Amino acid sequence: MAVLDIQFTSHDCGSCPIRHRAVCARCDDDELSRLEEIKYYRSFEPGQTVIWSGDPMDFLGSIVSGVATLSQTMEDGRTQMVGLLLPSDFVGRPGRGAAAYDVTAVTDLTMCCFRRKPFEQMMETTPHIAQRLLQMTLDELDAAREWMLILGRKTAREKIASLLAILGRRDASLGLGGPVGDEIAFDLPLTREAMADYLGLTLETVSRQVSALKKDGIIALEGKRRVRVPSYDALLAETGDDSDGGALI
Amino acid sequence: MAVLDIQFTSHDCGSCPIRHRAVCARCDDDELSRLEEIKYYRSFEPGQTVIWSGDPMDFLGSIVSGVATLSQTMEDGRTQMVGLLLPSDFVGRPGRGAAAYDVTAVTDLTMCCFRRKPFEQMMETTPHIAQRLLQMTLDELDAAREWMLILGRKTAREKIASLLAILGRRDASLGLGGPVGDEIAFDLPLTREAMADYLGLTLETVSRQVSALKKDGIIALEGKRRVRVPSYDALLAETGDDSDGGALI
DNA sequence: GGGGTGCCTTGACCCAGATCAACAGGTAAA
DNA sequence: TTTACCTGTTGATCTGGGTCAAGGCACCCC
Repeated sequence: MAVLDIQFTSHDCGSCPIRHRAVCARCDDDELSRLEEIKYYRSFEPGQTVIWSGDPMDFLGSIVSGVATLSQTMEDGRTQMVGLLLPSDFVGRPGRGAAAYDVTAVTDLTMCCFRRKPFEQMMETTPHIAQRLLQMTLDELDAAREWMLILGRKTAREKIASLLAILGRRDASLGLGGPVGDEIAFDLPLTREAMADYLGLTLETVSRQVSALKKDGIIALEGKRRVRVPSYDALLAETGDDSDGGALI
Repeated sequence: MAVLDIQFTSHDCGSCPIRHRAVCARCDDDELSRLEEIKYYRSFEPGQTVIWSGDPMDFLGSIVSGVATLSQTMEDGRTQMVGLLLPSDFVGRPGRGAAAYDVTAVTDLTMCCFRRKPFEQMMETTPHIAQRLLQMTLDELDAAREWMLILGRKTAREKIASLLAILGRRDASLGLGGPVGDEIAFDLPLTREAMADYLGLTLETVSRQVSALKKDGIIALEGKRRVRVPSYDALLAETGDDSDGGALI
């Protein structure tokens, strides 16, 4: 169903799962209560489009739960993912009234949306929000630059290993499927096609390289979507990056 | 000569060529004078390294004139450019004491550097600086995402056309070699190798595709480095992007 | 003048990954 | 139960761009 599920239930920021990681992380109680007045929640189903590139966008928001993608499509249909949005990530650009990219829900998705105009006004007067947004934007820029190296210079096998390492690192940092030794396990939120769009490959190449990593014992699949990595270090060695990719957490 | 040319001459912000585009764009006279106290200029020659990735970095700064690159290198020598820094662009990340990328002068380069600690303190208390830096970072993130599409999904010919279109758009917006009809001309600041590092290609492929665009009349070379584009629209048509890449200026 | 050296071009060949195609499992509707 | 659809796998073949190699031009220094 393409029904917009706008929930006007009053959610309390105090018990929000992304309270301390999202744009509002630095806000005090007073600032939070002002945010509560301009926010609302929306939910999306897997595959549903949140917004199309070019559409007017009257809100900005945070991912509360689930995974979404930011992507660009050329006229002939070639598409490239340019952002992978996880809980606490921010969507939209202050001062811009139209979406610059397609935003699509990959899993069940809940967003906390702020009405654009009042949010922008609040940003002018609330340094805590602008400061946090600057930090988050700098982090995204770093991630984009790591991604550019992947896209421009890595082989297909290295690309897959890099993506798995990124996803594994994230889940490990959230304490899910926590490391036993340096073994980790996590669910792949992406289809083969989405992985291909992320990495600048075709879905066939993704499938082949995943199979190859499995055959070589770097990963094990439990079902199509559950990945077990017996040795995170062995996976890192396949990414082509400097050894010492940093500690797992 | 690898001599660090640190000039303690007092340069006046009022007559600075990037005064209204750099991090300091929104600063008032009082804020500018405080910046003047913590700033100094440095010059670099073409090819000279400004800083290596991982090195401690005790300043942040703006490009005043010239061109520099931000790049990442893998252990086996593959390198990917992840930033092309032009006048008014910002170098360094507040709160980070070490460089994350190699920064290299491509042409003669002048930077306006701020001592890190006092600059970071000033950022806390001066919203004008943080606001401007947020804007600039969001612009860079947009550029990085356009670049990701280029790296991930475009053919070699489209990559070259895209790079030339970006460089041409910039020079046109600065009023250099301004458009006659939709003809533009500009100097290539990059070597073939740097273009290859930008685009995720080899320098041979860059050379071949430049030659092909020349043969097809999309561009004309006057010397190795001067490019004349008889029709900017025809060039845009080669980039693979949606027609209507926007007006020239 | 001769010989570096840096930057660029061009040719010949090769291979990683794209393309085209067939098929397998899962699940959901008819 | 059958049909359809979606996601993923695997095979066969093709090709864009990489790799290796030779040479050209401009400039500088001896």
